[in-house]
Amino acid sequence: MKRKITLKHIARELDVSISTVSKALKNSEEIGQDTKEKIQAFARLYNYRPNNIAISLKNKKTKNIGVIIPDIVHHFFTTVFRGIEQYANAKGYNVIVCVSDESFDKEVINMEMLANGSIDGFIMALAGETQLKNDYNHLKEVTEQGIPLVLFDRVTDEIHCDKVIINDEEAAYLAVKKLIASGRKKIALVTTEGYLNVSAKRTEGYYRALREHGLEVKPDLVLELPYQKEDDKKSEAFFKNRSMDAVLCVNEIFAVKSMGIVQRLGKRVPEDIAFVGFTDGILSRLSTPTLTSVDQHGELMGETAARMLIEKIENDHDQEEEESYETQIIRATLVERESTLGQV
Amino acid sequence: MKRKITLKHIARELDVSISTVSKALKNSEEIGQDTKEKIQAFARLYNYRPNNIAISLKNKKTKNIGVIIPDIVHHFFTTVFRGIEQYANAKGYNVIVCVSDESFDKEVINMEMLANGSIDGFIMALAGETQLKNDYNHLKEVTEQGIPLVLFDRVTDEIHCDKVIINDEEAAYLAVKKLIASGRKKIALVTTEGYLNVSAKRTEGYYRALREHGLEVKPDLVLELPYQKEDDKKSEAFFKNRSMDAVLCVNEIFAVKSMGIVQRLGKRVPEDIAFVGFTDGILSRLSTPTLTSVDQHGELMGETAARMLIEKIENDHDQEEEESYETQIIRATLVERESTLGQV
DNA sequence: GCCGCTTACGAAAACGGTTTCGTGTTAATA
DNA sequence: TATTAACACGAAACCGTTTTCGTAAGCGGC
Repeated sequence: MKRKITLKHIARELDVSISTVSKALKNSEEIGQDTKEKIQAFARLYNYRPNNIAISLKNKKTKNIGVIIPDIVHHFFTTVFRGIEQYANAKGYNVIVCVSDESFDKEVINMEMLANGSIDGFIMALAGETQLKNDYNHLKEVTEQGIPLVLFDRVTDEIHCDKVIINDEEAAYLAVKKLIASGRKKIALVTTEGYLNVSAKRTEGYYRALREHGLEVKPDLVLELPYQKEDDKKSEAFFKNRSMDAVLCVNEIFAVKSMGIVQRLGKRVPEDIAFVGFTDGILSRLSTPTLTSVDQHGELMGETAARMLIEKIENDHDQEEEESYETQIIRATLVERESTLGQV
Repeated sequence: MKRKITLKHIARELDVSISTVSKALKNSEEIGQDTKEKIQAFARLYNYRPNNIAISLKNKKTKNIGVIIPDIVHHFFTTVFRGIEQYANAKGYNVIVCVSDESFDKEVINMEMLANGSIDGFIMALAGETQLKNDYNHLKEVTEQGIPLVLFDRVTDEIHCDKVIINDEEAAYLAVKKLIASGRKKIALVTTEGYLNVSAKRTEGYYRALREHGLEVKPDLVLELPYQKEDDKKSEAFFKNRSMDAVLCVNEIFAVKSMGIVQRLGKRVPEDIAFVGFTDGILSRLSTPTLTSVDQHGELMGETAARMLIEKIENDHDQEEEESYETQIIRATLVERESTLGQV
């Protein structure tokens, strides 16, 4: 087992000082040509690589960014992560991921762990529990220490920092508008229970579209489901006892499940009921019928977040209280497929 | 902006030495009770946290583990990652993820970046290109440096290290056996093109099951698809021109797509054709009909890999050439759903 | 032979901790 | 009162780099 070689080893072996080795390997003008060649050859021979940790300590830069997301087994977050990872990697950064699992405590613990020097900045989407508690002290502490932070998707107004979001309200509005334009009149909504503000935004868009087109807003056409638990009986009862000709769902899982349920109830999609989901993932592409879905452009979101973060990190030298934060809005787009085909 | 406080600051402020502060914060017996209390109070007041980087440098332990996977937007890898992350986090480790994107070069670059002190050990699944090239020098270098490595799922015999795999051959064998037992006789296989050895193993199991049950092995009932690109025409031609009563697919995407195709061709699933997939993910649960699938227990795999790695990391002190490596086999299980319902 | 300049390198501090060892002070003991 | 052990703390090395600054050697010019 050949252990990692250090500057000190090289220095001792070639009978020069550590500083000389360091400079020689950086091809410094200070060092004589022959000495440089000797040292470089030796370093190459023994495959010398500088120790990242030591460099981090010296520079006070880790070239790591911390990503904290509520869930990784979830298509949207996964694509965002991919965007982050790609951009970060291209810029020479590594990514440390922590999963909060929607838990406030885990979010706090993970942030504290990473904030003590492990990373140069954070990218995160808030845990559901955090949004529910409305407690953002852990974020405040981090930003007060001068650690750059970018929030995406699940954001809050309480914290001043860069943000990347999609136009949730408008996207839902446009989706419903499209349904109305194709002749649908009784449009239902399947959303999550309360606390997630992205769902709330989408719900607002749904209401606005109905109002602006003179359609009655019927609360009993709105189904609220628990966020990640299944509640098939509730859904079945909902679809069995109501009449509707279209459904907007705040994610693709709800949409595909709902389609399955109404199909089993003997209704045809899209002929009897049209469906639109959010999160244009693999489910949307492979369901039968294929699902019309709002593409949130997760990868672009991730890339944007990473770009904003790295920008902040690398400009930190002359920041000194300028404090200007930006909110980037990614425009969602509707991907039309079979589930909304045809005019009624 | 309040900067992070260090031992030096505390020492200067309280007019004691750095060593005293360090010891006091560890509640060392060496330090007098009142001094300790004073220092601890001060540290608490200013929210002192030791700098992870400095500690890493001193201990030569980073408490980070590096995970390199071919793809993150892929249900199986995502669940494995989740298992890793959970276990690692519980043990106080953070996880740095790099995505190789099936590229040999990216895999090499990522490993080299992380191997220079950033992590205490690796968990990885080989990139497709790496398996194709059959070049594992980057892995050899890492293990020769004494960095613990655990391979999962996509492994190689060329490297001696801990491994976690599933019984791919047997799982496919059992799945096909079950199809045969339910009366299916003309069983097709949808697999990936050549180089992925997990697909190869599954293919072997498929063949063995046919042979052992006296069924003819027909090469033209085997469809090879490119790994991640779509080739719908090829699939359609395959299913249109052949007669079969069951299909084994090496992943759930192939399975759900294939089901869609045969359904559009007017065949019923499972009445006319039964389907079994690999990777029991969200697609299997939500497709119509729901898909019988081989659950690879990704989370358990991840947890197992993380356990093995951390064990090696933390026992490194007395290792000195004992070099015993283990291969854990996770037993896959068949989750039966609608797509294989009924006896023919 | 002296001055000053360039060249080529080394010493040392610094990053932020941990840890070993040494030492001054006090109190107990002979 | 002299000896010694316990106590409480500080100095310094160390982890592996980078970087500033100092300086010895060599050389040209006078």
